[in-house]
Amino acid sequence: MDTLDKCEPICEGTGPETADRVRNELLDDEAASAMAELFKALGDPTRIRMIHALSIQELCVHDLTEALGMGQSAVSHQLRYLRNLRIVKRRKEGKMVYYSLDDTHIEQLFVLTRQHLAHD
Amino acid sequence: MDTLDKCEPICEGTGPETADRVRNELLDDEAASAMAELFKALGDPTRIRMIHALSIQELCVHDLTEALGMGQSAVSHQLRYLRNLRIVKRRKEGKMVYYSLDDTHIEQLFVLTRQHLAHD
DNA sequence: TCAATATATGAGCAATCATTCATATGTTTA
DNA sequence: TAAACATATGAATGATTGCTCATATATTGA
Repeated sequence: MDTLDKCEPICEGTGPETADRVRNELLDDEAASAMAELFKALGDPTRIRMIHALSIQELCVHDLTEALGMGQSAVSHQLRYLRNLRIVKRRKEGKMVYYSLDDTHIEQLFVLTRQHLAHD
Repeated sequence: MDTLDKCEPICEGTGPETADRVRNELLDDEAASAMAELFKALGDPTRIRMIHALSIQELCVHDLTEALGMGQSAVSHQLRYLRNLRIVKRRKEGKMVYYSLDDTHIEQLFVLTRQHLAHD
């Protein structure tokens, strides 16, 4: 009865302080940012194709550029990005650097999402 | 033996035309873009918080702005964005518009990702 | 019909992004 | 050691993005 917001008494089908209640259950900013950071990394067609290629098999930078038909610099930049997020890892062997997916989490997300989009 | 690329004969630990073989198995551009489009929608902390709030319960625009502590215009813009991708749906009731998640797919992605990030 | 409320939307802007270009670093072979 | 190759990286740039501000639309009640 103290601070009477304009919308509040009307919006609440379920109770008088829905917004407050939901706010208490919300993700903290840190968790939200961590999730967004991961999803953002997957939110680019080039990176999706790179990740998918690496889910087929480990590849060196050169083969990635060939397989995806893109410039070597662009590939390296994106690989660094993905590596910083621990989505891919690398293995040096002489001149070459071989990249692969860092764990199976991403692949799970990948498969789940593909399924969802498939039978749409 | 015709076009002899520089790296090709060396890069291939597994065979002479790894890049070609992987390229054939790759996602087509359309599929990659569709996946990226969905992930991009989840690649923002604000939208993550909105989606999470709506996963708790259906909310009107006003309550969303209150719960998330952001401007009404920003909320509406993001809701339109999410609605265009069929991530949220709306239900009008008089003056108010109530938003909720459009299907359970997103929530599955959400839960899976939260678990992955949790035990890191 | 007028005022109040709830939501939507277009324009503008600062920030971020994905690429390219040029060049640097590191490795192998001659 | 020099040349060739594989990868990495900094700077620059055009494109996209998420927000704010102002305003439009829609609904309700006086």
